[in-house]
Amino acid sequence: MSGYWLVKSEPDAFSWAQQVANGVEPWTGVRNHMAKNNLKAMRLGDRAFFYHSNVGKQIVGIVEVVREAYPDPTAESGDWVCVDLKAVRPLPKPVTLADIKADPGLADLPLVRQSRLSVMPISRPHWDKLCRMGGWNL
DNA sequence: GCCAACGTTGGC
DNA sequence: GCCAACGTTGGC
Repeated sequence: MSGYWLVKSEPDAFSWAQQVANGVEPWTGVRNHMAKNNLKAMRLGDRAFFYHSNVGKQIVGIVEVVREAYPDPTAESGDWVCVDLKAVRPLPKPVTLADIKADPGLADLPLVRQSRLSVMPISRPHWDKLCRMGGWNL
C-alpha cells in the first residue's frame, strides 16, 4: 500500500518549474518536527502533491518519492531529514487553495487546518478528489 | 516546568 | 504590509 502526501514550497525559493527541470530533487530544509515525522513515513513510490505556497497558492503537480528519508545535508545538527522527489506530471488544471476552501468535504485537510505545516499526509479519498478537481477523470 | 517574548510561516 | 497561528527561546 502506498501513501499520499502534500509538500509545500514557495515558488520564489523552489518552484514546480525547477522541480521539472531538475527531475529528481532532494527535499531539504524541513525544520519542523511534525513535518519531519511525515518525511520519515514516506516510502518509495509514494506520491505527493506539489503545492505553491504564498505565490499561486495552488497544487501544481505530482511528485514521487524516489529515495526514503536520509540526513538532510543542509542541516548542521544532523537532526533533520530529507527525501528525494521526482517530478511525475503537472495537473491539467491547478487546484487553488480557494477551490479547496470552497469545498466543505475538504475542510479537514491539514492544508486548511494547519496552514503552517509544510509536509502532510493526504487520505486516499482526498487524493482522488483533488486529482479530479485537477482535471483527471478517475 | 511555566509563560512571556519573539521569530517564522503563510493567507489575505 | 498586516496579522493570526504556532513553534522556539529564555528568564524565573
